[in-house]
Amino acid sequence: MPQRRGRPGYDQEQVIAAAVDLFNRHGYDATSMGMLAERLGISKSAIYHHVPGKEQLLEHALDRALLELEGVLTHPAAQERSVDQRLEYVLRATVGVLIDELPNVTLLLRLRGNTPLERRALDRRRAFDHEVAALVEASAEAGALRGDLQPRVVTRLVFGMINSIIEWYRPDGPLRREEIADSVVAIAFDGLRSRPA
Amino acid sequence: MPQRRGRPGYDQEQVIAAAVDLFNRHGYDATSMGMLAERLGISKSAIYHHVPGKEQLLEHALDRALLELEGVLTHPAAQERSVDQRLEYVLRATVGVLIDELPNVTLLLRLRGNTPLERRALDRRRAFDHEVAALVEASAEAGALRGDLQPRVVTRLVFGMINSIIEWYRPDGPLRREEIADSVVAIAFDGLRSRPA
DNA sequence: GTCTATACTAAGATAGAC
DNA sequence: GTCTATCTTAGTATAGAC
Repeated sequence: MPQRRGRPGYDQEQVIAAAVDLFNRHGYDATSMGMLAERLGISKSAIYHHVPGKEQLLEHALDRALLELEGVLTHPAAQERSVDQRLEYVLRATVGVLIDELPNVTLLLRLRGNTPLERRALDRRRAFDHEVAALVEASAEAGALRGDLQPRVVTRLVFGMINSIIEWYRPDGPLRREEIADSVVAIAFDGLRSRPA
Repeated sequence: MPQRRGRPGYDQEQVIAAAVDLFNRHGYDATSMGMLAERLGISKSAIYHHVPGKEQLLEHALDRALLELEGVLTHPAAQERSVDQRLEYVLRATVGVLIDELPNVTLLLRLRGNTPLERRALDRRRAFDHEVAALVEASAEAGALRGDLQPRVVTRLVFGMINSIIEWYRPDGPLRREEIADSVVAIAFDGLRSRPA
């Protein structure tokens, strides 16, 4: 990586990274190519040298996020062990993906489905959700989960808890991946109440 | 309410309700006054007879949502009882507000802070969050919560779980307010694990 | 209470020079 | 790889008639 002088000379990855950051700060629709140009210190039209258009910036980030999430379910550990161990693995691994791919996953979780591209991404996300719900259902049937809660509601609340991480996790903050995953698993399986050993 | 004939003849409340619905479907920025006009079956300019502009449509909804949330903390039940009863009350009441004010709260929880109006609303929301975090902290100090979790992380995860309700609750669905509040309280305090009585 | 017509602004994107 | 200049479209909002 030789030191550059003069003009910035961005490559595609840098342009995309800056765009994703702005999309997350202001929302996709509220982010203009002018804002991105200003952030990079180049003109609007220079951006079109690197990417075909605004939508491809979004597409790249969503595809990355979805590939990582889908990888959680295809990972060997999500298939081999007992059903409740699988569930714990999927919870922990999903937390890991959220944290490692924070900007990309954040974009995914905020989609509204306004365009065909967004709707395709939401379809893939729904497929992930359905597989997870099936896993919770299997755990319930195997007797690993208490019987007074509906598996579908449980799935939504627990993954709502996990997904909320994107709202407050900061990579430069004091919390590490494992601490957060431990807290999620602790609350999800055993709750907050202090109880005698 | 006499039957109207001919032109729709909307009042301000109806215009705002339609706008909030569209804002939630497509996002505030992605919703144009043209879309709102089309939805109402009137022209764009007719909307300006009812409201000063697009931003006031948002303002009305945010103010309503914040007043209801703030009401949870000023309600007598949130102040009188023991500290862990207060916490359970606040969880249940917050679920209630989310469900009763679903469209308005949804808008609030999706804000990005792009304008002074949005930033003022986010400030009020943060004040609510801080009061809740203090309540969780007080519960922990009183020994009501297990000691191996950080109160701040607990607060964020539990309210992340509650806030996720806006992503999937449908008023015409099979679940009632109390069922959801029960599930939230059950998971938050006791977790999913099946355990011998 | 709603209309048509229009002013004004900003957006995404392209052409061609350097 | 970036620039200036420009095109096209779409947005919020206003003026004034009905």
